[in-house]
Amino acid sequence: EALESAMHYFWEHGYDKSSLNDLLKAMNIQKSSFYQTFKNKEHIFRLSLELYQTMTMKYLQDMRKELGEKGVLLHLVYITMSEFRETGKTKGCLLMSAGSECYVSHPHFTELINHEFKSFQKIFMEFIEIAQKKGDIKNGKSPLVLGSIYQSLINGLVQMIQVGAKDKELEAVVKHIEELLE
Amino acid sequence: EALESAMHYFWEHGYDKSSLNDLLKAMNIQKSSFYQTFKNKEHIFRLSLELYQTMTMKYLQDMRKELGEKGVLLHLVYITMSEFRETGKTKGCLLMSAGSECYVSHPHFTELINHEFKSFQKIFMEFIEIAQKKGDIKNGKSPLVLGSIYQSLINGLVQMIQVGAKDKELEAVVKHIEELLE
DNA sequence: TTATTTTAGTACCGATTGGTACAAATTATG
DNA sequence: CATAATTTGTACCAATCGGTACTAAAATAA
Repeated sequence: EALESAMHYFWEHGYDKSSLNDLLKAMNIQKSSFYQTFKNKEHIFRLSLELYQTMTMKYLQDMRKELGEKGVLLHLVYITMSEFRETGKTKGCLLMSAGSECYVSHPHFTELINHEFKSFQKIFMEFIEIAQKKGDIKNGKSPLVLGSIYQSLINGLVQMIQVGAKDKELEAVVKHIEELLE
Repeated sequence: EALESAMHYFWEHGYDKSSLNDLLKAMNIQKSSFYQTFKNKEHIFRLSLELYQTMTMKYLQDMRKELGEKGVLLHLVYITMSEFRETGKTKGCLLMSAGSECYVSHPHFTELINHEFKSFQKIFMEFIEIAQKKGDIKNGKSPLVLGSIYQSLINGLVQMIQVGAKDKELEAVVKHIEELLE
């Protein structure tokens, strides 16, 4: 699917920096087909955001079966770190970077972004609540509180990578997340 | 100073989204003067990043006299929250947003950004170390560890605001930072 | 094998990008 | 006052932006 390629391109380059021609190359289609199928750039970005959400949600549920709820939360941190160690970079979360990019210059996207953010927040809270009941997470703070702190930390971690933090500093954050979910 | 206006414009809109004409309006000068005085857009962005650092460093030292080391760290969180509550937005840290924006598409900025990031990290660590010795911070983790967690949390907080998190969720993060520095 | 729908591939559009050139008007300096 | 330095205000430049129009080719359906 061409949409999937577009999503990955947006994920790496953001909205404004993905020029139409670059997108077309990545999607491997022609301009005419693009405008006929996807209407315009704004629309395919919306579709990409939606695809990102459904894809990630499915990914989280799949991982959940393998690793359990708490395992998934830690897994997201670990894949960020291994991505960093292998490539020196992280794409982070498409939703978060889209949010940062759009909330000043493209306010018409904020509604969709807010909505999807809530979905992520919700699933994190659910995972935390279940993990607490299972006893995997002993920390007694409410799922909303724990989830907010968790999101803050993992997104902060990504941003630290992007400004050039070193392994030592990142590892401190990772350890803190592990302790938070103990 | 026109440079100061430029810095504030970059701070709000980022590098790529600050078109030259918008910049000129904000700086209230003409194109000819601009290119004569500031060479080009890339150069004035570098100057803006440097000005941001020296300005912020001075601000941190000034606040330190009023609030103490720990007080400054908390103050940064509080002004973010009050900016959010008053305007619904946060500009966050110019350095961090510049880092996120540039580390894929403008790699020639990363060196400067990395360098300035280290300065911020260093001053946070110093503040933490002193506050620990004073007894204002009881948490015995090393300044590097505490500083990294702190930065992760506060930058994550900014990003949460930008994707539409609510006061309740943000307050959870704030409280966590307060406890971290207890 | 027709007929129909997709797709490929150009060529073009107006608007905007960062950047240059240069004359006219101001300001500062001697 | 006169000269030098700076700023202003346009007019441009090539390149790129997102988007449209339209024909030729290729795949699909009947």
